[in-house]
Amino acid sequence: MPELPEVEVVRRGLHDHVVGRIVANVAVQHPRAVRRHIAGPADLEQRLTGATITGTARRGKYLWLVLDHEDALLVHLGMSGQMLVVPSGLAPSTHERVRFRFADDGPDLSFVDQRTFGHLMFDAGGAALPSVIAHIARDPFDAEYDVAAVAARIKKRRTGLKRALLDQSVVSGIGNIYADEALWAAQLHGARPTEKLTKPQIIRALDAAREVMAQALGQGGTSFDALYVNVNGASGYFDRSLHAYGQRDVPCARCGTPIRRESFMNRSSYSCPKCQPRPRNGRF
DNA sequence: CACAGCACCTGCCCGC
DNA sequence: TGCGGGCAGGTGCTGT
Repeated sequence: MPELPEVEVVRRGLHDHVVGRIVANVAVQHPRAVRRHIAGPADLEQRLTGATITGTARRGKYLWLVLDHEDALLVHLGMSGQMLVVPSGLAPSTHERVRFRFADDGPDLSFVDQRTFGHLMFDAGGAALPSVIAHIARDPFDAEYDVAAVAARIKKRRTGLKRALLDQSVVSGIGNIYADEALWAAQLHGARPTEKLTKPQIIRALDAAREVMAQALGQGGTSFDALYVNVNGASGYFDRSLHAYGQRDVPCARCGTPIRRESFMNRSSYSCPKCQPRPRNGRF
């Protein structure tokens, strides 16, 4: 589910609910949830136990909890991951993968993930960017994000525009939904070859991506429940504000032409046939 | 090296 | 009611 706005809502919730607390116990319920932690579940549990959570950070769709002793817990929610703040000792839900208990006996933290594409791993980098995500590019909300530089890089590539927007090593945080929304706003088809686009066109798409994610973040933030840290912030945005994604046959908000659905990489792309004409030699 | 395709999972919904 | 196929918002690995 989660793209940058949803992950940022989760980060903010975690910041409010777990920073300053001491981890008393970690229980990995499903080893796949920590598969990227090579030393194994027991090692992860042991390294986190006794640590104080001192802060939170995020890049793109990755977030991490900063720990004392210059360590960090890296989190990726995958397609279905949630970080829930639940009453202490609550029985695990069906898809709970990891449970954290704290020394203050306050609410637990539960990592729930139906499809198990998400994962947690320990990192020794502290507040600095974890080394395993060194390849993840800055996202549009990063203070050092340089839209002109990203556009220049995209123009040098030989691929389709949507592929480039989804490539987390070029610009991070954009997923299938916000890519489609950005392309709709920029009135560009995702199969447009990157090298044939002008730099202003690419910047238009990148700026649209940032704008649509900023709007989603605003709405996701307002639907945040004080008790639960969740990724449902997206649902409000889903229903009200999507112009393209999932809108097959719905009249385009700009011109009234029914939105079309195309298949791409075994997933769906939605666009307006009139506002976003498909290029002759497109690269989907 | 850059790029495209596929694997990795579970559950739901649809048509037959 | 059961079964098969399609679909779901992500990433990393592998082959070309």
